[in-house]
Amino acid sequence: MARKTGSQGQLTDARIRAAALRLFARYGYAAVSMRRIAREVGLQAGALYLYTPDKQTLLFELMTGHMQELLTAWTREPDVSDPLGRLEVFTRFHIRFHLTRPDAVFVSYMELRNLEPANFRVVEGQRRRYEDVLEGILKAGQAARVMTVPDTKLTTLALIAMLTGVNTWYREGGRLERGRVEEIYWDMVRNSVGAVARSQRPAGAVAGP
Amino acid sequence: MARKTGSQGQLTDARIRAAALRLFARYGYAAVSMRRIAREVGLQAGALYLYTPDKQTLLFELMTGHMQELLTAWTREPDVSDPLGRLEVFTRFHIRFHLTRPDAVFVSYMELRNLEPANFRVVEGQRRRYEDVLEGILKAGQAARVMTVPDTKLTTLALIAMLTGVNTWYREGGRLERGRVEEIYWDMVRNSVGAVARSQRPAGAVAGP
DNA sequence: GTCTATAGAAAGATAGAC
DNA sequence: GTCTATCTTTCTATAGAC
Repeated sequence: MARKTGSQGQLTDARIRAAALRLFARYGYAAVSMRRIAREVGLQAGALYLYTPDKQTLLFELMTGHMQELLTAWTREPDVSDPLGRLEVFTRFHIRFHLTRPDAVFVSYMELRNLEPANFRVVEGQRRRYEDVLEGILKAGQAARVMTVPDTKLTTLALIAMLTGVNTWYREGGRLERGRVEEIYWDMVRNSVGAVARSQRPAGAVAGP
Repeated sequence: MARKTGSQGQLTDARIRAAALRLFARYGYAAVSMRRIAREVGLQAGALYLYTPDKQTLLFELMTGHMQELLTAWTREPDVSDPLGRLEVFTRFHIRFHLTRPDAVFVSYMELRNLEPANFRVVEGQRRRYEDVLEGILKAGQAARVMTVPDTKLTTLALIAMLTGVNTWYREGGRLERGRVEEIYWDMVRNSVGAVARSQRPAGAVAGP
């Protein structure tokens, strides 16, 4: 919530939020002082309070902003009708989105416990809405008999945990390029829901002569 | 590291560690003060320093102790030779172990960034050893042609992320009992590595007449 | 819009009485 | 083995100069 409208102010606001996000991700909300954020931006601690009423609000707005971006970005993805295609779009979208903002992802998950109750409920609601997207896809796939999902809620949470885990190890310029990572994860997701690719014979199946 | 050998002291030591673990899990290491831990146990803050040289060491010992328990517990699991059977043992073991100590799991993952560099390296090494267990199974399965794993390292991390995610939602006495949870996760793991159960026809496969 | 200065609270850790 | 008391540092947040 930028409070100042001067061109300087808007820039400073953005720099404060960027610094806070980076520091919260690296050291944790509770371990980062307002002084440290200010120093990072080249300000005195007092000046921060022109841009946020307090530290808690700063955290809350970073988290809710990230979650809102996630939900909005998903609405802009291509609208594929068949469930398996939609699951692939979701899988690739999730990986792509999360890999491009690791700090926001990290903070939005790790700092949930540092939100005051009212703020927590808001972010929890956004998270739930996102989970519902995937669960909807799984339910549709199950109904259309192109997926085998014994428990859609459990599978939803398991898949999101698996996909988000990419952030713990992927580094730009590492061993695997992003497209290849998407590919491998998509293979695993597809297999997980019991939809085997045409090109891939299950290794455990009895092979014909 | 209990410093006192009196019967009172050993009990107090255990109670301090239990309280610290619980509070660190709930509120985060940086957000929990030594005074709060002491109050939880019914002591004054100063008395804690009879049991730990400082707050950082307390955290480190909780984490490294948990990781050591994990590694030791694995060595006591039945030694199955075929890779698919071993993967099932690992999957069920991982879920069972993690569900019975959610606080230690949470702290050992979330507080990595609050470890001093030297301590971090120790815990990171333990974590790596555990990952190597699973990767070894996947490599063996790949070699024996009973699994299809395009990248064993990536799959290792993806599966561990998926399985550990059970702690974010599972609650004792909830909708699903633990055995059923193990079952569903094992289905997903088996499918993920391209080993389809005999009883389960892949939904995407072309069905015969 | 940013600064200096500071109020007021709380932190980690230690000293010494009991 | 635990307590009280305290040192020293650091924190969030505010007041008021410029």
